[in-house]
Amino acid sequence: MARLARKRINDPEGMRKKVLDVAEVAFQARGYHASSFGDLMTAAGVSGGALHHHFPTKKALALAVIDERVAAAVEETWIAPVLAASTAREGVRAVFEAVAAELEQQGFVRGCPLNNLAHELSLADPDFRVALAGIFAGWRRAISDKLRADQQAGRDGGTDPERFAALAVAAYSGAMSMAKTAQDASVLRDCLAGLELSALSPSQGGLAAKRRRRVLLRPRTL
Amino acid sequence: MARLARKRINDPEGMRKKVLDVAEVAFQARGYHASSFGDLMTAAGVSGGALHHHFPTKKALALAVIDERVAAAVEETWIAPVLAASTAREGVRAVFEAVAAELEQQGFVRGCPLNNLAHELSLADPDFRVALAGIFAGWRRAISDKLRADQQAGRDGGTDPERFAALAVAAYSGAMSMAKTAQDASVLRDCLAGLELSALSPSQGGLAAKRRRRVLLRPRTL
DNA sequence: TTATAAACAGACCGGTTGTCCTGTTTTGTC
DNA sequence: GACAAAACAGGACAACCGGTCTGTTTATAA
Repeated sequence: MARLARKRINDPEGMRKKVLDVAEVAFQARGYHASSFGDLMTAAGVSGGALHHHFPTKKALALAVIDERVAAAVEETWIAPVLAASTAREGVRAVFEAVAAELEQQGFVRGCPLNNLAHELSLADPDFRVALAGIFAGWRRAISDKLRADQQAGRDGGTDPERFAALAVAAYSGAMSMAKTAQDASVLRDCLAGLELSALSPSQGGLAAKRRRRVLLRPRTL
Repeated sequence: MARLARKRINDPEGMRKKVLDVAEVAFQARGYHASSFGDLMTAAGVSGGALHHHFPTKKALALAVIDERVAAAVEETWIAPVLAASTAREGVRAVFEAVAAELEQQGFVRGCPLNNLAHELSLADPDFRVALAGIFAGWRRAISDKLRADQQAGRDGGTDPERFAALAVAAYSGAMSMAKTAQDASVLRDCLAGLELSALSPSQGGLAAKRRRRVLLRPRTL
């Protein structure tokens, strides 16, 4: 009976972040078309008016997710680790290993955020397409630049940097597609092993011998 | 004035095929969720009753497309050519080349049918997932079996067949993802070149020297 | 022919979607 | 405090979705 009416506090940045958080996971788990505004509203605990105030259309929300979250995810899980590694090849290897280990631990493969949205949206709208293509391009360029620097420092053979970068990104994307479909991350390690054969440098690849059939558990609902 | 009322002829197989034709291209171009029953009805010139008679639910239609069309597409464009090639490596190379050439000629990249549907549907429904995973598995096995046969005939070095198959499929899938997003098929050739470096066999790879930046034109509407 | 089922046509419905709109509250500025 | 703009709430709405329903036409078989 007593008027418990909480005082409302305007927190535009926090609310915007909350919406982006929810949209990011929803778009990755269920996809763009399968995630409704209503779903996002209830999941984020946000009213329709607030949502519409920050993101007037669903497309604007998706573009924000792509520009601010997907790009950041690629930067965090790929570009930064590769740049921090001793060589480009070692960086690629480390990321493959890290992602495979993480997927096996969490027991569920949600797929690559960039790849997931790229498939659903790149043909649907030119704005989506160019935004996603830019992330792909930056990803590849980070790897090729690093490899070129390695070569100038005499740390790598004569591999074509652009080709190696393209293959690394493609192999990762494709492996994640298969891992998501099979719900089995082992294909990531298979691809990494195949990728390391193309390394003409001597040692560095002693590990990764036996490994087979590690099927993931605990799919549980999305 | 004259009753032009055409005699109706029942052609269940033809009508079913017509619906599958339309659904196949619609699901690949716009995706599953973005393709409505109404779209398919008008595109195929089929009444709602007829559509529902052959495919009681949208899920049933999608499963039919996957089982009958997507699997056939993988068989036709990948498995058969690889089996017909002299070696597994040569078959993989030939398919990459053929697809790249075809995409460049038609000037538009629609993506891999299997990969497109796999991303949108494999997390949405277990039935979809297992159907798609089975196609991926058959694809990979065809390549690995062929490579194993090559090795027993002394036509290839000691590459692990499963790893090579996984890498080939992953590289192709990922390259098609990037090609679709960038609307540029040249990444397919980059990946192929990177893939051929892992061939320890002597000659066979003299070509594929220069090649750069062949951006596709004529995107036109879907 | 007659019966029987399959093949097809088209209207219909409840639920959902994305968006908009009108109000109310908070915040910043003078 | 006065006032304007931003931040938020919540309902309304038309369009559309997938599915169902009833009815008619065609093929099949006895």
